[in-house]
Order: sequence, then structure tokens, then C-alpha cells
Amino acid sequence: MSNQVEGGSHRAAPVHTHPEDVSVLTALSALADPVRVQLVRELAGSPDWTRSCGSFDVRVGKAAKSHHFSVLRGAGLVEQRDEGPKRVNRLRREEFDARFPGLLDLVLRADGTD
Amino acid sequence: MSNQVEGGSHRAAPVHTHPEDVSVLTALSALADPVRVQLVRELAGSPDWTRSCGSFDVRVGKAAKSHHFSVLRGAGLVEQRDEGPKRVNRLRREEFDARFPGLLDLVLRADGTD
DNA sequence: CACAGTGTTCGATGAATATCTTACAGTCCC
DNA sequence: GGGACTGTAAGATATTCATCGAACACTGTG
Repeated sequence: MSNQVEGGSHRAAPVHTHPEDVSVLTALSALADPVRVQLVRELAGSPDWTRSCGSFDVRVGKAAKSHHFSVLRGAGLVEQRDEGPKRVNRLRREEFDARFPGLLDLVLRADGTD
Repeated sequence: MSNQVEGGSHRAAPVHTHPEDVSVLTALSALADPVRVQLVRELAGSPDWTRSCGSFDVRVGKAAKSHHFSVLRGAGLVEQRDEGPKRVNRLRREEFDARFPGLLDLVLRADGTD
């Protein structure tokens, strides 16, 4: 039982950075990695809060995956929330697009090259 | 004298890549560097073919500068032409913007953060 | 031709960072 | 509480890459 009580979570909440506080350089660096681009693309194709970190099909270990999500959070690209034992994700489309117009679209538009 | 004859150049012409043939990842990686961003911005503020490589005020040696220009060429961001002993530059605004709409504007918009 | 100016190439070095393995900390269910 | 599952943290390794110094190539000029 115990349907998530208010004071019951002994778990460190993920640290987020709002896109507003992200530099262009940080944003570009975050998106200049094949694994992270794949994560963002896959995430963009799923409804919010439906994908746990482990549900992404990338060929790196879970430690590396965790690191990449940390980078994405720090770039204001992803928001995370703890849901039971899993950590579910959401792509911050609106907010990120407001800060960097067109950038996300550019990455999501999976054109041929690369 | 000898006003640049056609067959007179014994110099290796710079290798260019058209923005069409550039992957998103390459483009983002090229722009995810403070020195290169500075070069691009400075170049954007000058008329085409007016700036030689050495005329840019970045605090790295000329070897590093040469390397950065090579990366910018490879990303389809810069076009170069030999003019006497100097190599003059041009920002490929139109072409690059056609391939990656909005990306260049994003970088040139020198907003506060960073 | 010698020389100064400009830019590239090469080798080495150092800093970031992507990755793995292992260990640990929560959460849920039996 | 024990155990399966999910994710993070720490330490080690490897690779990428930005940078420098020195050597080299080409240009134009005295």
C-alpha cells in the first residue's frame, strides 16, 4: 500500500535546469552526441511520462545512460519524475523551444545524413 | 607583378563541404565550441571575403585557429579563398540556413547566458 | 635570392568526457 | 525481511579533441 505519501520519499529528487538558464553552448553540446540525440528522438515519439530511463533502446550500459540523462536534464531538455521504482521522463518541448527556437525541430527532423 | 594567372597557383586549395552534405551532428559539434562560435560571430559581422584567418581576435595560437577553420569548413559554415598570401573567409549564411534553418540565427543571437 | 608575412601539418601534451564494472540506495511485491 | 528491479555514485579506462611549439610551404616584395 502507501500511495506515495508526502513525507515518505527518501529519494533524492532529480536536479533540473530550466531552459531559460541554459547557455547556447550547453544546449548545443548536449545535442552533439549520437546517444543523446537518439534518446531525445525516441522520447519525442512517446507521450509524456510514459518512458522510464531503462526503456530506451541504446547500446550503452545503464550507468552511461544515467549519465546522459543527467546531461539532458542540465540542458533543460528533459524533465524527470520518480514513479515507484522507475524514473519517468518528459521532453520539455515548449520551454526548450521558447529558449532555442527551431533547435529541437532541427534535431527531431531525422533527415538522411547521419 | 603577375596578377594571379590561372595556372600559377601551386597551393593546395582548401577542402570544402557543402552544407547539404553535413550531418546534424557534425553541424552541432562544430558550433559547440566557444572559439568557433566567436569566429562565426565575428565573421557574421564583416562583409564577405574581407577577413583573413589571422585577423580574428581569439586567444589561441595560429595552429589552433587553423584547425578551427578546418572544422568550420567541414561543417559547411565557412568558405575560403586564397588571396595572395592570405586566406580570406566568407560565412555561408544562405546555404547553411537552407540546410539547418534557424541554427545560425540561434548562435548569432548573442543572448546573455554564457 | 633573401626575407617577412600567412597559414598548414606534425607530434606531443593535457583536459573533457563517454564508457564500463562494481557497489550502493530506493521501491515494490511476496 | 528477502528478493527482483530500477537507477545513481564512484573509480578506472579509453578516446576524443583543443592546444601548443616547431617545422614547413607558399606569396609577395625589396
